[in-house]
Amino acid sequence: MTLYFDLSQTLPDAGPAPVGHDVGFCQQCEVRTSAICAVLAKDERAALNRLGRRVTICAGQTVMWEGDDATIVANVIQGTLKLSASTGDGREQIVGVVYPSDFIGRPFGRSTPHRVTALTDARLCLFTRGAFDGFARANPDLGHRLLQRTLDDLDRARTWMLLLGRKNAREKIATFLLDMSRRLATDGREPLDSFELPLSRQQVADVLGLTIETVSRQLTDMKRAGIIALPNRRTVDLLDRDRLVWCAEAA
Amino acid sequence: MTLYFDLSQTLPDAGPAPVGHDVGFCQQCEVRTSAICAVLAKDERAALNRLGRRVTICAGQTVMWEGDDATIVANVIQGTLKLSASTGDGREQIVGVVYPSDFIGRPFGRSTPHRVTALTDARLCLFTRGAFDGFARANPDLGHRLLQRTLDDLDRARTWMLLLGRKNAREKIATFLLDMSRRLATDGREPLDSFELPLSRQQVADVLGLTIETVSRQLTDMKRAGIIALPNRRTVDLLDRDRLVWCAEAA
DNA sequence: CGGTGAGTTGAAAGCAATCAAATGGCGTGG
DNA sequence: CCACGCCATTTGATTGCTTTCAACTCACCG
Repeated sequence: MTLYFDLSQTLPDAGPAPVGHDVGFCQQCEVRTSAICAVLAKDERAALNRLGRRVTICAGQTVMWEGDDATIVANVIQGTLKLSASTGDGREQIVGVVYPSDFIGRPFGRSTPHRVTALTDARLCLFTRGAFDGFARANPDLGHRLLQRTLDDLDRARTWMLLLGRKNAREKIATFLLDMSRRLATDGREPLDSFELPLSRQQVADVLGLTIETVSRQLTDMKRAGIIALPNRRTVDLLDRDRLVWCAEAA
Repeated sequence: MTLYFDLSQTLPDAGPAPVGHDVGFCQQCEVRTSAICAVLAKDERAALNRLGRRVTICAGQTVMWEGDDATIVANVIQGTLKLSASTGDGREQIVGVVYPSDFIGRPFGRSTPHRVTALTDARLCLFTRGAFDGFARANPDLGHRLLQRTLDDLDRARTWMLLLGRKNAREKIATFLLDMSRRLATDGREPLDSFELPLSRQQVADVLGLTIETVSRQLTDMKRAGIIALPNRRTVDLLDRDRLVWCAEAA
């Protein structure tokens, strides 16, 4: 099997090389119940496993470039990544943030529309697009699960368009914090009242269509107002969720 | 079959009531080669036809409201519709514009995420969600076509996020005009150099995250610069596509 | 203990929003 | 056929939010 992925990019200290074709892989996979593979029967999963390969990547590494031939797709097993688009002169917009069990890449298409970059060290379950496409066509359940996920992504993207087009800086920051508190709640389903941002200030700005200075100022204002606390650069405590919700809609 | 659609909303002068279950319907359908139904075999299409119903709606009518129980989905046969989201205090963002052969509604989900409103008089091929969902699950090809369409929509939405978050008014208008010249080219594949906007100035503003005054000013400026001509309120002629492309990226 | 880079704060500028008024196309009714 | 009113759009003046440019703070690390 040819791997369309530059393994020189993987973590040097990633431990032993991925075992690759070991069928046991999926049985212990952290995201086996939540990724799209969850719908597969045991033997189907084994077949898919034979097509895939686990890779570990470092924070900051780009996995796919926009405009690339779409040669790979992947499930996120661990870590956080961003999808981004940019203008010719370098302005950047983050168009999506993906978490464990999310799916990345553009199946059934010629080229990858957006850049995919790791925000933290991450582990992916990687497939060549051709192999994945074939498997998905042959397994309607998998295709259906992918459809549901894509529909959800589309809803989320469109909801974010309202934020980008019509909300002011205060509302953007408040909405963003509430969204993070929900998205980062992996297990308990309860939105978190304290969490660690996987994003730098600049990246928050790139998600919200703002500048880093505006993000910083808004966060400071909210801190002064007692709505949030910022114990360190990456941690956010939501002290007054009600007021934050109010900020998010009617700043 | 129960119809979850208020037929009192349909055009009073829509002519004879829809024939509904006539199998011949699909054979002459204007979008039979481009809508998602195109992948179906003749007998499958007949089966789907039995589930659907054609309706005609007037410009300005809303077909689905955000937050509604998702009870219907539809193919657009004729006309243009908008998908929109809005804040509590009434600011609106158009998150999508749909044309003939596009699919609307939220299959496989509880509730409709966005409002769908006709921009022009329009004809839809309407299904109850439950019936459509069942049919799509039983016909993987249809599901796959829907997946491809949804993936395309997602790519387009994310590309638009770059515009909303990072482009200035001039770039937004230029990008919008170029996009329209491509999307409105129904047959010839060639982008049009003259076209009729299906949107009012306010609606253009709602697509771009601007105010109506800013839209008007930018169009006037471009007219003065000889880049476009505006023979009447709805018509746009692209006089200098090269310069427009330049505006779109580096205003 | 200085160096580095992320983040914060301050001052000023700029772009789009807001408020307000004028224009112009179009249909109705005289 | 023309006058009128309505409404979408344009144009003008001003405001103000976010950006820009610049300096400073702070945590972390050799």
